[in-house]
Amino acid sequence: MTIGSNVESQGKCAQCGIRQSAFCTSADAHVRSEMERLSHIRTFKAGATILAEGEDMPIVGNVVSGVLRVQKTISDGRQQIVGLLLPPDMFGRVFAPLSPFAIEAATDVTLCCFPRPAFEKLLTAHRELEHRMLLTVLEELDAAREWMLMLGCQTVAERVASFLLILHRRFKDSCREADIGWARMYVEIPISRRDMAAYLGTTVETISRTIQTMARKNVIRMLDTRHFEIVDEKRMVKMSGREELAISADPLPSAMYGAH
Amino acid sequence: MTIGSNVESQGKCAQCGIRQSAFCTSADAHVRSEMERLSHIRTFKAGATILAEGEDMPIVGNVVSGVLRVQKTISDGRQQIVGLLLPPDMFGRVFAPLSPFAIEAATDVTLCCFPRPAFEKLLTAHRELEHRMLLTVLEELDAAREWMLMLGCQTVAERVASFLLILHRRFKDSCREADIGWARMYVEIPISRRDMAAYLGTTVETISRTIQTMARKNVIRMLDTRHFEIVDEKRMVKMSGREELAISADPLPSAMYGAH
DNA sequence: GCGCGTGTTTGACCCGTGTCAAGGCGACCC
DNA sequence: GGGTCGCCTTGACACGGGTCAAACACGCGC
Repeated sequence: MTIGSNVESQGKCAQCGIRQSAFCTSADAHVRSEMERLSHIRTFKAGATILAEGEDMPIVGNVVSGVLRVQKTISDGRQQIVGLLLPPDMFGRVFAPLSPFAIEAATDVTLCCFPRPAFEKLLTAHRELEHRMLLTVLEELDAAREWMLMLGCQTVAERVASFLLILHRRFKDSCREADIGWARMYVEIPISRRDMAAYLGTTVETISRTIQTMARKNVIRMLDTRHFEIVDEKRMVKMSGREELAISADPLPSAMYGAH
Repeated sequence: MTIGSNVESQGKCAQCGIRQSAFCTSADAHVRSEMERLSHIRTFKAGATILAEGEDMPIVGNVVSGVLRVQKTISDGRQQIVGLLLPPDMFGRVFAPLSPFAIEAATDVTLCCFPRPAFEKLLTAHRELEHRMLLTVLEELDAAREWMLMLGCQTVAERVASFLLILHRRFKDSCREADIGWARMYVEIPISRRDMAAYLGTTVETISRTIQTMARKNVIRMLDTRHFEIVDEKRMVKMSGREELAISADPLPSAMYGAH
């Protein structure tokens, strides 16, 4: 711990936008200052590869801003995004020598990085961190399985509707009270059509057609290619085929955030 | 610990078929005897519901024999299997009040069950158990993501071929040395066509057609509806679109067992 | 033996979505 | 300004695989 530094008021963590919600929050002050010492902030341009598929994996960490995609490409070039990481999600894979999936920047990103071996030592040294990690991974597992359900037995239209509702929910939750009025019906898609297609297991053309059809039916209104207003929530939920995604419903099981 | 009992030689664990490979193996003798005290063996007929979707989840445990399916059904009846559990996999979800997925017996099964709260106390009391659990869940996450890749961007024929290769691999690994010769090309499908369809995100009709076509092309030979011989491994691997599934390849990353 | 139920296979048809090709729109550079 | 490059949209067409219907195979009870 750096003498004279105060994590709460001075260190790089002090200005961190995700400090209220990130993984590190669960640690006590002493551990947090150790984490601060280990961490370094890095930025990547959209499209940059943070960790390549099947390669050594020197770092893990948190998304501070922007979006990462977790993906795999098969030999003939087809690729599937198996997870989107938004702030304050964690990226990387602890306790494995190689990353089975590539991690790339879907937008410009800011990451809070830890050397993986040091981070693993930290988990080992502090039970409560490892426990929190277990809970996190369990939620990611639930989320991945929810996504399997969508990929395996829902139509593209249902997947798009679900995706928009989940994004909306996640955006709304991150808003301050004052913004709720506006946020109530607003959705921002933080990624390209290409990434949407790779995430939803379809093609850009089909994504585009599906969205345009939803707009023509006045279920959504397009502000631009990445910004929408949900005009008819009821029909939107019906289209998704998942009543539990209703905007006014009870808090979603964390798995349904789906973006992990 | 029961006085006079010896876990190694007398207790119910002594005859357990999965004791060399199950989760509990990682514990030391003292913890194992505590686990033995907490556990109870239960059997269920094929089709029985072990844990219903969205309901309270009183137990967790290991599959001793048979196959469990982890699944979710959406309102209109479509359902997706998001995981198959074979011995010695664990079932149930720790540290969550409700199960987001149903767990049902795909065949007659024998389970080694623990009351969930007691099992969680055990994890909390014994670091090495919780650590092992974290590793297990991380592998399941990798497996779920591998499956997302298959569901999202491979054809049904590719999925069927991958599934058979993975089953074969898993079966072969569980064989004793002496059986290897025969096991080299043998596959048993432990579940019905209906479950295969729900797992691979398709229909029984398409599953059936795909398998018959593979047999007609002499890639596999059908002994009966659930037993096959892989005749042309090369083409089988090519059909799967995943070179890493080759039978003679290096050990699969655990994620590829896919059945967790 | 027979009838019945369940699981699997096969055929015919057609719809959703992938493929291929072209065009629009905005951003950036020379 | 014009040209080029990504990204998104739109259209025409083809095909994989879903749906519906029927036949078959096997096990079980009577």
